[in-house]
Amino acid sequence: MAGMDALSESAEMMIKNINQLAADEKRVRTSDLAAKTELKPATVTEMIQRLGDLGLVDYEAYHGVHLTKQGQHVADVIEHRFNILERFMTEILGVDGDEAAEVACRMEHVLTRDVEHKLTTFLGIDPQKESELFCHKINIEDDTKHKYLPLSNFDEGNTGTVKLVFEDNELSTILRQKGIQPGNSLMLKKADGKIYNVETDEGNFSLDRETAAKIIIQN
Amino acid sequence: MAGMDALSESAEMMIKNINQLAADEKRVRTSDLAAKTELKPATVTEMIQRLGDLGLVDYEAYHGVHLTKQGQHVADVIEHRFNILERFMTEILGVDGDEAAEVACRMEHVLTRDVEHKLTTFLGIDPQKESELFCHKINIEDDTKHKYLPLSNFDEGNTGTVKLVFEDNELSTILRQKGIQPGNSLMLKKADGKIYNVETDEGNFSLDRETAAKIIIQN
DNA sequence: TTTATAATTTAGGATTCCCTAAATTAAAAA
DNA sequence: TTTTTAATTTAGGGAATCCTAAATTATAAA
Repeated sequence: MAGMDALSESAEMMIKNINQLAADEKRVRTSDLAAKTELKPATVTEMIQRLGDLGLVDYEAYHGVHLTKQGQHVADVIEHRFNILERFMTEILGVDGDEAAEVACRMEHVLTRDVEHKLTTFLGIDPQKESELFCHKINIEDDTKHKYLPLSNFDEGNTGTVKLVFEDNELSTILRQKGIQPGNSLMLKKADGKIYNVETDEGNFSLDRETAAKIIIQN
Repeated sequence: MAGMDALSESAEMMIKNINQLAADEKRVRTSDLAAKTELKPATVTEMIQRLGDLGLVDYEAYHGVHLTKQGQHVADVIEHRFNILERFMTEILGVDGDEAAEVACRMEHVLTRDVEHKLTTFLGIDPQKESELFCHKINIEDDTKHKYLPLSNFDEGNTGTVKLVFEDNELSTILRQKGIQPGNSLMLKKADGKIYNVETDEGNFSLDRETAAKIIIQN
């Protein structure tokens, strides 16, 4: 079957950049792509000709390109993967914004659908809704084996066991003193998406979303 | 500086495979590498000659290769990154073992030291100890940009964001009404060790020491 | 409308990474 | 020790991805 081969990172980056420059219905010009990708115009021409042969862009010499339906789909998938990876790295791991973007931009080409899907769930986003957007047939292989969640994605009233507490600074010491440490149980009493009321062996207290996201609970 | 360029994925994979085949002190043979990498022997020869030029392997024609100290370091870093990624995907995301291994094998070449480090911490492993194992000079880029303190230890005049409020009495309702709740900013105007004068979005008020100790501020 | 300028493409070159086929070398068998 | 066999390397080719320099085409100015 044609087009079944995986696209190269370079090709995927070109498609992504075409998509990002495609405001309105205007065709994207070679020079704009050259500026954005930091490649020479001649290199861009060569690449978009190849993408044209693959049916991913509609290319007319001297008059720029635009994505075909197929190319648009590739762009959507890549951009979604980028967003998920970037959010995971900044929100969960606490990686600096620029570095997270750079790493996400390399990883996006290597992610599989299943890992993307599970990462999306982990971030507290419903992958079902997400996937509709991208005509992205995800086999609903039940993710009930998915036992670990950040506290911020936990349901009210649930009890679970703390598995990990991320953050190697003083916050973790405080959390530990208050009974939030690996191995201990806690119950999420109430949560409104901003404030999380928790009960542990040491008592009751509240956390903000950012902090709750760093506490991983086994359901 | 020589060797400053990033290695290609292919080159890194070859180094990784040499390392994995290097039992004892024996040199690794071309045919074994060809079998493991699923490349043709001629391709392996070409690659290890290039790696030899880069000083990453010690190559003697017809007599196999072994890693130099520099090559061994590359192998250690890659293998560590693989393990961390694989563990994250299987243990945290619940990705199937085979798929996790495949994706990790592609991602390992793209991870940065900082992301690796933060992911390691996330898994509950002390990256300090880990890094010693791998002679992996990690700049302990101080994470002092985030400082958590109970309000009772805060310096006068400082402004910070409320991170946690321990709720062991009904005072928390009052505190909340006064703008002391996770996510909000406050400024400690004056403190003498007994009485803490605080300014929030809702106005000014005072707390006793016991109460102040239950409010954790991010500096 | 013609010309000058700017954008784009073609031509040709280098490197990496892969291949097959032919030559060479090492190791095992006779 | 010589010969056979197996492993390895060299030679040469193809695709992808980059480049520079030289055409070519489109567009804006005169």
